[in-house]
Amino acid sequence: MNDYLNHLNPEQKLAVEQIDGPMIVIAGAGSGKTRVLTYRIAHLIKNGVNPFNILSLTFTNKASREMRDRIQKIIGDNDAKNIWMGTFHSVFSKILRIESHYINYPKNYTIYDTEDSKSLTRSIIKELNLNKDFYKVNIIRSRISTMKNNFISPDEYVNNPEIVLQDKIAKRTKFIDIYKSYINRCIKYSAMDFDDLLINTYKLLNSFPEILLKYQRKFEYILIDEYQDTNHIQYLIIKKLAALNENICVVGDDAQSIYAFRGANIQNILNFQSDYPDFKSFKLEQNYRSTKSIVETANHLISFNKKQLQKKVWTNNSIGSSVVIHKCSSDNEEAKLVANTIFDLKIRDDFFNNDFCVLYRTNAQSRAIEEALRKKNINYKIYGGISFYQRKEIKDILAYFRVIVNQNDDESLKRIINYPSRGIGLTTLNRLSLKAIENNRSIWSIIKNIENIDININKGTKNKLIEFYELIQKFILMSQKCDAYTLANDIIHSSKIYTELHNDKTPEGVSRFENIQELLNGVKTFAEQSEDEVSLGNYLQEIALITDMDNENDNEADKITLMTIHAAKGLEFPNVFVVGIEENLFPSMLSLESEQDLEEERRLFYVAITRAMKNLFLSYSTFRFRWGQYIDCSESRFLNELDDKYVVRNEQEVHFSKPKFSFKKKSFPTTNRSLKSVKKIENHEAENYVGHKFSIGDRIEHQNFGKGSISNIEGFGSSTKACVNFDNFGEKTLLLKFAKLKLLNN
DNA sequence: ACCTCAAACATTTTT
DNA sequence: TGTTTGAGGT
Repeated sequence: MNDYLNHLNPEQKLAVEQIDGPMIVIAGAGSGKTRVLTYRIAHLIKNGVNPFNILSLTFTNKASREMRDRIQKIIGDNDAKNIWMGTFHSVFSKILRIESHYINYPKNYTIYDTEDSKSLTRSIIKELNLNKDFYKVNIIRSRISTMKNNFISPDEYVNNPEIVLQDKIAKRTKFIDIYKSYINRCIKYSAMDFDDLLINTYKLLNSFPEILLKYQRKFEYILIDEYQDTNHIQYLIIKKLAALNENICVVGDDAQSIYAFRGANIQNILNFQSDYPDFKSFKLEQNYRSTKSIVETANHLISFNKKQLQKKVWTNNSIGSSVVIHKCSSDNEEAKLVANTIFDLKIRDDFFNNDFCVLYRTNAQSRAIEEALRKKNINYKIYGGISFYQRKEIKDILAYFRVIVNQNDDESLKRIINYPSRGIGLTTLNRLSLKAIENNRSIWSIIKNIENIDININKGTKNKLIEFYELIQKFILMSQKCDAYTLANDIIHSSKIYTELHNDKTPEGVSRFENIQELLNGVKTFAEQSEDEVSLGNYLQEIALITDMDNENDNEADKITLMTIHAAKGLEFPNVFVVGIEENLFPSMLSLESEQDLEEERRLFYVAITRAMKNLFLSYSTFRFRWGQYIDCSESRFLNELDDKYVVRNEQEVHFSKPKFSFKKKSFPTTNRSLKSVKKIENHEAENYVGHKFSIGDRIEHQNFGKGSISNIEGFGSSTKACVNFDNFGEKTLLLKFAKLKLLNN
């Protein structure tokens, strides 16, 4: 009756059969980690645990869905749908919907993504009339996020001299005002950003013991995947939830921790051991995924990291082909090489496009690869960058949805009040905003009473506002009677968005129109799939936390996958290309300052390598187009950390192309443009960098690090670096071409 | 109020 | 390089 356990090896079986108590599974890459989680949940259910009492947290919603399907197959009935499964954010947002009144939020609160949160920050900076040079939106936003994640409230901020000083040095003394305003605005708009979803869940469980007990009783069994990538707040929440039953199972691999920049903390693994002294520990060390060459290459690389848990990943698989390192002359050549290799391998070994994946460090690198693949007529899909729901035209429609569901959301209202344009301009909007702030009310409520409010807006504009009010009001009334699809359809038509986009026959316009159609289809599918009455609000909740990875539309099509290494976590492909393995790109220039960051980059490379099952191709180029300039690059230090025994190098800067395909090359003329630009840049460099004005001992000033003195200068041309001893930030090595150092006299 | 064009800006990774 | 913001004209 337990014959499903025969699908597991002895290591895996041990972990699956452990039912009660705290346990940690350290699982090497490709060792069947997901398999263990899936079978363990099935095993729990088979042993009488009610699916309602299981909480399973994964890294993507897609992973959840796949796991649920597999559990369903193993246990053979429909119970699996009752398991609480999803990402931290989606599960917590569900809890917050249910308990929203405890934390003074309405049930239909809006979720702000990073873009929304940025634009809120931007408008606050503008309102406070602050200098954009010192108050950069991205920096301020990420600082707000850091504060929140460390539980530093505005009050605590003021009482923390060290943090206050940091902002003083960076000339951001008004940061506290932005921070306060940001928090107040979110509350006023009934909106939560990604951080709030975690923080408010923690506050909820921390302040209301009866709620905590409710969920402790509900979640008798808790399982967490990718535990190495949980952050501190997530850890605290889980600790609370698990405190009653202590049936907690975490699975992870410290060697694959790649989200420290987002607050992920390997310390969580160590904490686990002290929080639950009687924990059981399991190790999965046999790799089933990759050839011996790939496994050993990865092992050799990761041994250069000092900080790691003891683990020896091994495999019974055959040695396979050697890992190939290619040197290329430019990013475009590199891309062509990838496309040609794919073309060749497909013919020689009968691979499908689905069997290939191209990985890179930054999203911007995808362009060259895309171009080369298009020229070869190879289909590809690309993950990351702007996802479907981030597109402008989609966000515009979603802003309508949001306002209809939650009229407090001023940010969304601002977005649609003049889209499509209805003669309500910036001046009017500014006056409305001001009035709203004065009276501490939402813009919507000002518009609602526009006729009775003393405001400097002329009669004609007032009428336009009334028209707008009536339009939205109509939608609000409809939303109480209609399903989401009917309503969405009506919104797009009666707001005139449909006509406007339909009349736009430019290629971009057509694509926008198609995207709107796709959105409508999405709403329809959602409405049909769901069992209970589907409101627009439900739909918004659902999509707020969806990412590119979660879309399964493309699953049928045979396409090559392009994505960042971060996005490739948990995936595997027969053939993997990792491109752009160069100093300052991978490892990233920003990670060179500390050993910790560098080790994270190395783990990232480890993740990239271990995605491959059969063939692994690594490449770098000596010239690359970056920031609108050609930059010369050198081979990444990581390539020297690979084991020569399993690696072959192709040092010649030749194009990968067999004689039988050489006629194809005519379709890739080397662009003259690129050569011209190179010459131009060289002259440019000669002016700017060879004869730079700095010498050892000079006092300088840096935008972020303040004042300091130069202790050393090395390199030449565009790679000239200066070692600077900063008065407040210690020693740093900076590239002169990027760091805009100001020479201080005397 | 709206449109158009040029200048400025930005490049790490993401739920 | 590609996108976004702001100034200036209509």
